[in-house]
Amino acid sequence: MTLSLRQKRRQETAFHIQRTTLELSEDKGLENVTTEEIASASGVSTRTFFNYYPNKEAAAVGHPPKFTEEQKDALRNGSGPLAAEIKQLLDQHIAKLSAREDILRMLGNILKSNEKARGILEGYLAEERRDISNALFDRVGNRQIAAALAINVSSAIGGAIMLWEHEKELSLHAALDVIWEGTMGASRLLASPVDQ
Amino acid sequence: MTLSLRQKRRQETAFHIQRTTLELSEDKGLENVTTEEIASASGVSTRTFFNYYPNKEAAAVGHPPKFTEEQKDALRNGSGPLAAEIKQLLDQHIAKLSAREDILRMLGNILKSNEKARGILEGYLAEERRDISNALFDRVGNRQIAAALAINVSSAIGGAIMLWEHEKELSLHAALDVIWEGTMGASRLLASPVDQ
DNA sequence: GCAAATATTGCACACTATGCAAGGTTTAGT
DNA sequence: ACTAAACCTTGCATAGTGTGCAATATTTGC
Repeated sequence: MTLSLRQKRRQETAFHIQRTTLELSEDKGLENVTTEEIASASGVSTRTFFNYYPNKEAAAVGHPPKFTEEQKDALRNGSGPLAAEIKQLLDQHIAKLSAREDILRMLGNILKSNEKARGILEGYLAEERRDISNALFDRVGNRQIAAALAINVSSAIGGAIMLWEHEKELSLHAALDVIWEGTMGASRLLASPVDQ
Repeated sequence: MTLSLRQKRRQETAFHIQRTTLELSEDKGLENVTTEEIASASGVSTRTFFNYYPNKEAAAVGHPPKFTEEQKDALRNGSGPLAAEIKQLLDQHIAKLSAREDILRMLGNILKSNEKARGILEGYLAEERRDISNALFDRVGNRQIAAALAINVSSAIGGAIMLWEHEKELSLHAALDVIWEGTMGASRLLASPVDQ
């Protein structure tokens, strides 16, 4: 994972463009910002902008953090209670997201109204779910159960972000705890033979 | 829910345009079909096309079936085991979808590659989840648990469709059964104190 | 049968996104 | 340092998307 100078600079520019895109959209909304505005505010030509991102919305979404191989291995090879290990994975992921709360907040606004941006993010999340689902399959030995668990993982993250955006006094971590409680509660309700 | 002649005709045209859009995309892919092609193949002007749908992708997605008020009320007021009632709701919904298997199949292909279409569908699903979540909240009295259950409902439908597209010999109903088994298995795993 | 309501259309226009080719910059090897 | 290869940036041309507006056509209720 060592990057050449060239690659490093490219990554920085990509980041810079994302920031600029989000900042420009903050008041006007992404729809009312032209790619030309974003490009020149970022100090590149319009043509170069499209060299970094295939479209405006992709620039806004950027490249969300992924689960690392270590995290997936931990899930694969763990031996403790599954729920606890999943929660740990979620905590780690939320910690990564916390480092970029400003971006998260600006992006949240865009996702509410922009269908294309939502679709792009959904694509990343689907990939994430596939990853987690594969790791969990190695652990639990059943494809459908692994897939259902993966959905709980990725929607807990989404849920935590949404709750955090909504409730100003909650930290991302606290929001995750609340959401996870809900996930566990739902599981108990579904698993239990009687309606509680 | 009685429609005037005008409204009925409008609805039919909207349907017709969706069909045409999907059929034209079937070989070339939606990206390589122009709105002008779709419009003239549908027998309307380009301008009128945009009068029915805000964009190509929305025309492809159309207006997916929603849960009815009766279904939501049944969920709200039911008294049997929750899992069984949710499963019944899912069966009813899948029955509706089965009536349009051709559309479902064509749409599935588009969703794989088209981000905007995915975002639009995701928007409908989010609305659906909100609806179900509200109904379930009235039943279980806890917002987060209701939300987590709603996620299981809407992703079971999505999962069933994906499985059905993948496994030619499965009917939609059968696919749902398989997915639902996975959902229940995941719940038991999460709820149980020991790793099975 | 007629006025009001609603639909369709053409046209102009601003914006998105891509291919291509010219020119500039970085890199690695000598 | 020098140079060739690799890589980046840019401008320009162009096809396509989507909207506002105003004219025209059609449907509806009375």
